[in-house]
Amino acid sequence: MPREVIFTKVFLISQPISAKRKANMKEYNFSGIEKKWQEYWETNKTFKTEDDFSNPNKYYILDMFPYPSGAGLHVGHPEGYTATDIIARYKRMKGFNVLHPMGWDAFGLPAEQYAIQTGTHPAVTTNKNCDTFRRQIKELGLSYDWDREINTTDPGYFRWTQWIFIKLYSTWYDHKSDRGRDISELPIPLDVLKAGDEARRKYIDSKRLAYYDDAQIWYCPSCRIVCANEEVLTDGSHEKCGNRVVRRNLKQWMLRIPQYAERLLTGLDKLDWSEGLKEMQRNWIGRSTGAEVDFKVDGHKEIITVYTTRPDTLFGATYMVLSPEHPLVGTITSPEQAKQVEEYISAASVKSDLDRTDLAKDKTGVFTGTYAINPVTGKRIPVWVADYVLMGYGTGAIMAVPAHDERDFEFAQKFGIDIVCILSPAVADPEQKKRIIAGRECWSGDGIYINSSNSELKITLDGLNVEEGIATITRWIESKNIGIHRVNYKLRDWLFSRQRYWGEPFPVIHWEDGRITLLDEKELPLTLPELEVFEPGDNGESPLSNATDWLWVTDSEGRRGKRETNTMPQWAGSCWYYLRFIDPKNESEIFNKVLEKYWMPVDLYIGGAEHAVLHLLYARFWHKVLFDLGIVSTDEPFMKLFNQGMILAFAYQTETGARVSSDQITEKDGRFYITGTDEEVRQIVAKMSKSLKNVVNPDDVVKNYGADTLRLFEMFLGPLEATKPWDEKGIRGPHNFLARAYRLIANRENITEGEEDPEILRVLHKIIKKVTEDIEGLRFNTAISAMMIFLNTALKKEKITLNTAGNFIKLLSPFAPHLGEELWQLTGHHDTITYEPWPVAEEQYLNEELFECPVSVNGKMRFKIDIPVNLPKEEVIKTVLADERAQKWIGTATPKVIVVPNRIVNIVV
RNA sequence: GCCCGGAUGGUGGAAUGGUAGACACGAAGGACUUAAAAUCCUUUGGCCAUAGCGGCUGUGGGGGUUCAAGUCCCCCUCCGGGUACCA
Repeated sequence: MPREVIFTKVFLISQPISAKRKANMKEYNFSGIEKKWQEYWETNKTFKTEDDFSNPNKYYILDMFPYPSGAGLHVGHPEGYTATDIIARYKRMKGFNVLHPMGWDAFGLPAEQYAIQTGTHPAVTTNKNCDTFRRQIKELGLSYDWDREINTTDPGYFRWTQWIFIKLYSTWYDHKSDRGRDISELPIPLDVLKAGDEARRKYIDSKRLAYYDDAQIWYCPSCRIVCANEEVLTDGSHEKCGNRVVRRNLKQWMLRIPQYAERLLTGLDKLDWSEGLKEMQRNWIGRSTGAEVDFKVDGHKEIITVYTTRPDTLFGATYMVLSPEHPLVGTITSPEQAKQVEEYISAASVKSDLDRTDLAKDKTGVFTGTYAINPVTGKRIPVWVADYVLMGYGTGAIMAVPAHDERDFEFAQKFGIDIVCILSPAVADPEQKKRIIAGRECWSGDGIYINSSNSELKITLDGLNVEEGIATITRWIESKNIGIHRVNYKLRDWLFSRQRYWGEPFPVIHWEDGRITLLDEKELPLTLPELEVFEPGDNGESPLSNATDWLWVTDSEGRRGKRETNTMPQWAGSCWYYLRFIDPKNESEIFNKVLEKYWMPVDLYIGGAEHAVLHLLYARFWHKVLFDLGIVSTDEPFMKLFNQGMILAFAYQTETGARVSSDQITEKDGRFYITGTDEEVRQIVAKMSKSLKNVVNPDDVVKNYGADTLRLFEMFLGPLEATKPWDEKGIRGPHNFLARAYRLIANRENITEGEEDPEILRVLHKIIKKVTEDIEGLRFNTAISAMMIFLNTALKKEKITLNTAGNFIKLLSPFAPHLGEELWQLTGHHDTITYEPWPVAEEQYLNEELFECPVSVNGKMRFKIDIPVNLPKEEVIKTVLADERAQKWIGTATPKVIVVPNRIVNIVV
């Protein structure tokens, strides 16, 4: 069919023209266009991903799936989603087989709290919210394959979450081969075997990656739920609700993530993540090297083992500290001091409930009345109990070296304990040096040891520096059998249960004889029972304890058992969802192995920085376990990860601090007032939140400007990684750009046949190159500005060829897909633009003959001169110096001329 | 305190050590219009000069390296994120 005919046809079915518009001028009717193409995509399943192994170029691009809150999407969501969508569409046009799925992280507290208040089942709320989210996301024109949608609350999904839990339970970490292995392969030491079945079971349980045990945990009385350490903020409040948490001892499920600490740490090296993000994970894992050293206790047979990163300062250890929870405290405390110590311990346990940070500033402690022996000096040193030493790290006991540790220094000063300097500091200031050596100032840096030898024990560090000192003393300690080189991690066991209804039930039965069994894989999923009341029990018991029919089980021998009433934390479902997208409907296995091998790893993962540590660390941990068990084929799940910046919004506060929503604000001369009053309010930029009344809903933006504009605007706002304020003032820019693009291309009199204008060709190929590179580098803001430059040029010329238009439409379509499709159709195509080949920049159009060369004198740009590209340096110098404008600055001097080819010329006078 | 980012016009931002302010918003002026909206054109870092050409200054502050610094180095201030007695 000749092109002319198609053209006419297409133009006939176009939108009606507003009477007010110029007679035949077609204008940008975004809402009609967007509705039309969303329907087209849905009907034609345009973005359905085939598991097409014949295409070896696969691209798995993933968003952090959202928790579908009742508030719906806010404008922060589309930022990351648009970014991934642009890449997904771009990669499709580049011929990649693209996997780009979406789903719902739908277990969580808000739906359950709503259930407590209203009696509405959380599943009902959740489904409703998912529907809203799905509608909103579809209205943004995001190219997800909706056939792969998953929901963590779906039994068809969480049966596999439970399945992974069973795997964790039946895995131990073999440090010899540095991998997780099936528990059946765990070697049992002879003495354990001899001690009988009970001991054997205990031993095995002590090695499982998932275990059930008494744990000192944080409990939030307001939510009636336990919290993982990382869910408690530094001011002692619960991250979710802001209320204060308290310490409790409760039996809980824990995961031994520290077993994987080393691999989680070294695995970071090969990932294409930002250094900052990797650093955060490294800090969280918190690896340190040092030594464990044994101290004899005077008059007792017990030994106190301490962990120190500075064994080299052993000569300066003048006291010791046990944490209040240390098991030896009771044993070694002298009768005279017993009462005081007891009081201190009980005070310390309450103190942690009050305020950890404020009170932490002032060090407290109490003497046990007992002395330990410093193994190198032989001196008796007092043993104290103080809460600045934590039971959860190292051995819960330290040797204190006040001269060379700030905390110990502070403590020793307060309680009048000896401060012995054993290191002549590497400082220039002689006064400071004097103070340090006299023990009046603390020094934790490098230096040369003094007072650090004991000839009887054949040990001396004197004259060495810190690095040598640590190596020497560690060797000595090991040779004397009083200590050992040791690596420690801050990373703790992961508290993995919550006293909640709306989470994955544990496939666990607690039998009346105290034993624990897990369900068989075949019995999964273990679904939640129907409940009338969702209130948790008073003692922090899960609402599931009320579901008596569900709760009690009896085995074939008549033994009674009770199901686990805790549920898994929200992290569980999000720890592995990226794997289920690969094969979301598989009922017989977690996913097909061949498919997993094809699609994994995730090539690009984009999400908010708030998940920099927890989600990403937890998911990597599970993934490594699954890898060790041969379930997945890669050691790391996410090859490249990118954190989008947060979108902030203006918020308004009255003098008294009350929040006023932005629709009640009037701006006058740069000041802000509550509309209709004189009351001035303060404008602040803050994270969008309900309490600040500054949440912007994308629905309004879509209605007023269209989804394509919203997409473009969010990408044009600034670099993806930057934190940026949402200010709708700027939205006209991208909107006008799209309207102008439409006006140029949709009005056929602007589209010509034949030769293209050379300037347009030059700009076109320049931006093909620029847009391509910028998409690859996630620099969408500059890609958009390049397209704007092209359009400005084209509009000046008023005409472009069909071929040029086609190339431009292709470049535009990942950013503004609805308009892309519409223009593609209007220029005579029948099929979706989704799989059209991406344009290629042709070198011949990129090279220009003349270069407008800036000439600077003494580093200051003075004038520009046209110089042929690649002109030899001598010629350039000659040309430039011949220019009278150069002469003006040079005068009679003989200038030095620096030529940077095709860049700049600098004349130095 | 420590670790990691960041600071560029009225605003969002751009700039492989090589023309600072691309692109856009906003503002001002003009065209079209009975008028407004929309659209189009012009100007737009500051200061000085101006018929026109032009000059000085300028990327949080202070030093330095370089022919040349927003960019590299040192010191400081402020803002954001992470972390918090981890021995």
